[in-house]
Amino acid sequence: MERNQNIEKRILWVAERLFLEKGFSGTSTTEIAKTVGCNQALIHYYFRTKEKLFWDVFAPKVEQVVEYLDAPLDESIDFIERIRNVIDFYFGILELDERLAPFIVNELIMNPGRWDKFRDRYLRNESRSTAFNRFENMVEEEIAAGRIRQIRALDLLMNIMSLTISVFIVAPKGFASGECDQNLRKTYLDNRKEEIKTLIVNGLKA
Amino acid sequence: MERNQNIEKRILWVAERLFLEKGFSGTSTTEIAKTVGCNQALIHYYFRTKEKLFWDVFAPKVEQVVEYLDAPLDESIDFIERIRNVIDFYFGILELDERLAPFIVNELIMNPGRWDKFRDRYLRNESRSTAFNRFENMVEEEIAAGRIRQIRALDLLMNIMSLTISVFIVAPKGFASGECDQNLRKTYLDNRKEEIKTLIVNGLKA
DNA sequence: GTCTATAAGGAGATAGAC
DNA sequence: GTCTATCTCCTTATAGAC
Repeated sequence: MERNQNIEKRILWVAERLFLEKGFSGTSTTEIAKTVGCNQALIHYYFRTKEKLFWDVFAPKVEQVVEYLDAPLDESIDFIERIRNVIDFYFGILELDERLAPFIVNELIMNPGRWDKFRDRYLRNESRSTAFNRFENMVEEEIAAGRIRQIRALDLLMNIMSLTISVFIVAPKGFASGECDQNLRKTYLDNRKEEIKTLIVNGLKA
Repeated sequence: MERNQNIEKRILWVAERLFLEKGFSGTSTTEIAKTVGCNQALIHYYFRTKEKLFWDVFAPKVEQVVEYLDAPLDESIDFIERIRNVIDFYFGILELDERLAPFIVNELIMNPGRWDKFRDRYLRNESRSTAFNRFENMVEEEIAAGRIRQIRALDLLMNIMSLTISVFIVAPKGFASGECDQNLRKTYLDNRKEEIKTLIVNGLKA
């Protein structure tokens, strides 16, 4: 972070880091101000409320993920390969910042008001519908051709997302106290990714 | 709840309900007291701190789940049937109180201190080791006999738990605003359970 | 055992000087 | 645009009367 960026951007930058690390309710505007190096009133001058600051931080991250969602559905390759790519993509996004999955689950899924706002903003819009409809058509085509078993597209997506997100929820915790080795962690992530691909692909067989 | 139970039990009872509904940090000792019908100082008289009250509420629930863990591994039935039973059991536990899964994820997985305490108390003890070792032996036996594909027991368990817990994390939210119909909800849960069984069993094929 | 009163410390938000 | 000062509210926890 550049010390002489404008303060508004520095607040956003610091807030993102602290929200990701300690959650929304675990982060005070006072702490954000102290970390930025300004006073607490300035946070409210720029963003009026803490909740609005949250969305100003959060929205760009969501929109970035939504953008990516269309990419792995490249129709020039085999369907099963596309599914593998979807898994790679989700892993890629969550691996870029490993605090993202716990953050999303904690702040969005757990808070009814936020989830409602999130759904109305990002799950109802056309870009999601088109991406999901494309995906749904692909799945139905494969079923009709007898290349995969009967399954609803939403179930397939839920399976992939549940398995992937869980990896990153559990990852930071470890099953033993001392177990924070980076190599162990990387091995764990890679193993889980391969296992999930195997499970999903194997589980689709007719 | 009986109005003239002793107050200590009433506090536990109310605290459990409020913690499950609104989370630990979303529930104040003042609110617990008000709901119980006593004053806030009494909470501290009986439980000293809010954190200790949390564990007094939480520990029995965990211990109840740990007890159940051994039951579905009945060796007199087919391995695949045992796996189906494990899934039924996890669903059963989480369906008994649908606030349990979000609560566990939120309070335990998200809070490093609590997770450490939880792991040291419940994941390190002998009862878990024996149950898991039994499970691991079963899996290795099936692999050796060529009846299922190569897979680590821990991965199989992670797959089952990830998929199951996610169902209850997403369930209370819904994908549409008005969608809180109990029938829709039950259908959703049953569909997911069947899909998860199909996925896990299909995904185990050699 | 149960109460009132209060300490001691946060929090988010706002008014107004500069 | 940035600051200091402060308001208001709420939290957990404790002291001490009854």
